[in-house]
Amino acid sequence: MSSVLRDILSGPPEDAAPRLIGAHLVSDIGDKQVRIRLTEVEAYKGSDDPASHAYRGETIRNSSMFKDPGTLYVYRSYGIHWCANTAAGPPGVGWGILMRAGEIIDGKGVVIGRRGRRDSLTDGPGKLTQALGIIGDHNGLDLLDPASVVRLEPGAAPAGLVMATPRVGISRAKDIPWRFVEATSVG
DNA sequence: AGGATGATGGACT
DNA sequence: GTCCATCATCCTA
Repeated sequence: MSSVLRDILSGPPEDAAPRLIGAHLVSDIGDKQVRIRLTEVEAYKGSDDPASHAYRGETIRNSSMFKDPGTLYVYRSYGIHWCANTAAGPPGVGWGILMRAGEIIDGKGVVIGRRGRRDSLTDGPGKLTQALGIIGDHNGLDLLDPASVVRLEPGAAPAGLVMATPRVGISRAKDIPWRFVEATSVG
């Protein structure tokens, strides 16, 4: 049995990332379900990528990225937010995909409660994890396990094209176009 | 609409 | 001590 997502995530992150657009990131946390359709992701390629947390090799912090594809890597960003990646590629390489933004398919009321506002709910990596209730405790779980409290599921393919642009918020390898965004509307 | 800034913790030099 | 794969808020226009 091999899932579509497992096949996608088995490859290099710059190939897998655009194919993750449209997939669903689902959480069952605190007795509530939230389902978000991914619209923005970024690829990070381990030791080949100066912008990657895994650039200098495996550490306690980034070890989830070195595990099987589909392993959830959660890290604290700027001391305040949590950000979520999925490991990609074969174990040991430290490749990953940062899940940055999406649209709420189900559980919007839950998200409004968690975010404490009604707008700008899931348009950034820190916001996305807060919307889903993902925290550091969830680091290392298997996103491809249907029984996992946080998981990836296949979703509708992108309506439009997927655009590749430079990644956001990094200071090195700024020129590599490994940010992938669904081109939703014209313009 | 867009630029500046403070919050805040862990990894790294 | 410095650097962040960020966000919300507070300015100026």
